[in-house]
Amino acid sequence: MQHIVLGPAPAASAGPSAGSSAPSGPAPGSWEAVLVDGDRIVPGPTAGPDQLPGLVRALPDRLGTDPASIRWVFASVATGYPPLLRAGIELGRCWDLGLAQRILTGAATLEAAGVRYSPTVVVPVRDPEPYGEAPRPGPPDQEAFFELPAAGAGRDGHPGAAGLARELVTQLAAVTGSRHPQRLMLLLAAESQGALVAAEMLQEGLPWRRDLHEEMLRRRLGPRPREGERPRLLQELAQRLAAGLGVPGLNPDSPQDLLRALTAAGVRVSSTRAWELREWARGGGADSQRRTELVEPVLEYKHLYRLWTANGWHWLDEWVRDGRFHPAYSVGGVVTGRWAAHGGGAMQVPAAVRDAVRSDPGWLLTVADASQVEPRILAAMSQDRTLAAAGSGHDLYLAVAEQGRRAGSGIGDRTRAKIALLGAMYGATTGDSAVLMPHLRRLYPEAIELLERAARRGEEGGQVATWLGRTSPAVAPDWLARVRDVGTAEAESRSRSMRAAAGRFTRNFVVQGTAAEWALCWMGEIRRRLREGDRDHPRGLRTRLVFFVHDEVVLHGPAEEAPAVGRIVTEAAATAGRLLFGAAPVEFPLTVAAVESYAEAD
DNA sequence: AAAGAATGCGCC
DNA sequence: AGGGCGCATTCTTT
Repeated sequence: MQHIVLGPAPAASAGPSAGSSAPSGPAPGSWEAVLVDGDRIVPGPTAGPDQLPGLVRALPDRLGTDPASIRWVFASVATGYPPLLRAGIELGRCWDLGLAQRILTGAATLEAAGVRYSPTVVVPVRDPEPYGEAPRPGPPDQEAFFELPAAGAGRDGHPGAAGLARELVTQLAAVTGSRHPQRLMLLLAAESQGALVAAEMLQEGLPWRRDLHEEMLRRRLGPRPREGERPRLLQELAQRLAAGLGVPGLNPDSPQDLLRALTAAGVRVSSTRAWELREWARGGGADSQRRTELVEPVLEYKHLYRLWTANGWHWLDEWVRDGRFHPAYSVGGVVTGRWAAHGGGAMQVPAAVRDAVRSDPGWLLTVADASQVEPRILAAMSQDRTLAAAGSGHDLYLAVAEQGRRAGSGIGDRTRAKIALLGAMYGATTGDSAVLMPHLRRLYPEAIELLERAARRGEEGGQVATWLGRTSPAVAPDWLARVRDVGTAEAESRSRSMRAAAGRFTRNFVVQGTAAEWALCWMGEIRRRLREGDRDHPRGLRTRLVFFVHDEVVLHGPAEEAPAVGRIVTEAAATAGRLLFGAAPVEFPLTVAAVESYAEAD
């Protein structure tokens, strides 16, 4: 494996009199490629601020290296890769020093991880620039990171590519010396590949038909209103609502006003939340009919209001460019390792607008959804054979219900099985799922023990780690002191609730975080296989990943590739399972659909 | 007037 | 009734 670090070239001259002497060496904002082979760090060629694509194109030949054996190293892939993509260059493998540093720094705080790491250079994680933003030329990271004083600054006070290369060596050594080097290596590699995927998705975009979206808005809300006015159908609904509740001029957008009006009309709720209104209507016994009629328009209003404000005309204006929605993903942006997305609410695209997502003519969307990832992850992590057996088929919850019936427990049907398992993973303490916990514990002792051990750690103020080694954050410095303060009844109850919340968090962290790792590996494998191709596509496929939501991917490509894509995503899911858990008997089945409209999937 | 908190809903 | 988010709007504080 050949590592090539792409970073800022050291400035030609430094010091307070910079510019007064004749320049020698690369211009400010230039790139340098530094080669890392084991511990050897070899300075390489440089290129001007806008010349990175040329440099990357020329390097493999110049070094006599097979491009496939190169791992390209960036301070931040999110900011370094887009210029290459715009120039039509796709990289095979990479390493993101900032993302790796964040994980290693966290891991080093957890004794059990055995990670000895102190960074030589501070490399902050950078979020991607929103799509279409005019990029600044040159290495975007030049001023963003700085060498730690102990390591001795470079000539211009910044470490440059050579400093980044030393940091890479430090990171790799930290992995090698850790307790689970293979897992940690897999995590950092997968996180970095994730950054490649995210940058490519940002560039590519999800195909979005503005005309269909607008048609749907018109159908449900009426024509686009003037600025500051409600759409017609929403306005009519608001008036009907006001009349029904007997409060002329009621503004249903104001939770306070709405709650007052509801209360006056005899709706006994403590907030205007939709689930509470539904519950109130359902709890009416013989009166449920009347209650439903009272509450229904409110729920309808809320739904349409949400559609209007979150995914209406403004959203289209803001986020859909040239027939594409370009979500800017933040890799590992959630503490658990899940991706976040900034702009346009990419992770919350509601079902109501998905019909606007259409493949280009002659192309298809492949939508692949992994079924019940988290309980399967739990089965694999805990090596709970019974739960793994439940996961051998497509519908884990149904199998759990069958196992529950055979054992004579209270988990007799699919709905209750699902509630019970989700409740166990989230740490529910009341309601249906809490009642079912003892049954679950009897059925799956290893799985439940893993969750409760994680919860106990959190309750003590400790940290936990995912399967591959991402660590939960340490508690706030004053956390323990506050938890120990039980002087008054109020303080004691606060203490108890803080401990419980910390426990719920760590309990969920191990499962949600490991599921995120599985998803990273899944996408990395999909990408690798798309590039590698198959018998029918020996030079790779044109299909690309265009969208991702935690356990679901969308790909877009020529219709004739769709069968191959279906095989690729399915095989990649199995491979991801093996990468994480070896031969553990846990399967990761998918629902795969090749469709013209995103709404046709599921 | 601006900033921040709270409310509520969308997704997994 | 319980984990993780982003975002728009309303409400409160500065």
